[in-house]
Amino acid sequence: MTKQNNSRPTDRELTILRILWDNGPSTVREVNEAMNEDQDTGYTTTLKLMQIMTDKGLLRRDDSRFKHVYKPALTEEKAQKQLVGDLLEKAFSGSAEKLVMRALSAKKVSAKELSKIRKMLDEFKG
Amino acid sequence: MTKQNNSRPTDRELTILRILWDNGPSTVREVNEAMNEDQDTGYTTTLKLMQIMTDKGLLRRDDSRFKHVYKPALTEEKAQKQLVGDLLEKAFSGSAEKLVMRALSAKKVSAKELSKIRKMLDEFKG
DNA sequence: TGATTTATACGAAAGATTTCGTAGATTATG
DNA sequence: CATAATCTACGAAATCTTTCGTATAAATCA
Repeated sequence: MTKQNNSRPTDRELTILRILWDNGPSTVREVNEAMNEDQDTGYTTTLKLMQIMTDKGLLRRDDSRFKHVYKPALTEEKAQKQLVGDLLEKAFSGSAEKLVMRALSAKKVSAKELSKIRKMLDEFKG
Repeated sequence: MTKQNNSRPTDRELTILRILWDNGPSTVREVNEAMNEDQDTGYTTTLKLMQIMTDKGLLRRDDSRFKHVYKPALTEEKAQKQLVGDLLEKAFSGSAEKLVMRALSAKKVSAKELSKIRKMLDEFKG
């Protein structure tokens, strides 16, 4: 059964989504190998996670072949928007301004990136 | 014993930190009442959470009186920076630009706020 | 084909988070 | 002072997340 789940993806789930967004539809083995570049993870651990994510509705699975192929059920954009929105409420009391400020100080941002952000702001008039 | 903890505050922990940042040092009862405005929570649940947070080093406790008074062990700024940095890595592969973009689209941002953000960007030259 | 390798399914342990009940101490009240 | 109200301490249940071992099915290879 496919359960509905409104809560934020967990860290491990996000790792898997990240891999699938970056690499496109993948098998468990492919995802597992990508996972292992960061953190050793047993094959069946990855498998189980992906099965649970499918059950939660976070992934879609093509099981028409022996090696099932998984892909994200939501776009990167939608997930990011949800995650940022969530953080905005829970940690910033809704102040986007403060969040942007912290984002810029959390990481060294290049001048090039800064100007891109400025350009983006200009397009945000509407 | 006071354990060291490097991981992100959980959602409930963040709720409590938020209350303490907003209201200043508070007793368990005060925090619990503030929590109940959002979500019903038993008094001892809040107490336990705050005891655990103290143990983790997230809160400081003044127990010189019968009613202990708690306050955050970290500043709002530091916690926000950590949370945003974490999200930046895990969900945005380090792209602050994208994060800012999503933040702006996750929430309706007023023109006034947009100009504040612009001003902030200008001060970020150095 | 028979052995080996590679899949999936699934139960369950291990860990972490969240919740709550109960016991016992301290304070407030009649 | 005695009773009631309020507080902290603490164990443990409930739930969620993460990990892994084992069983079994399908594919590959010698």
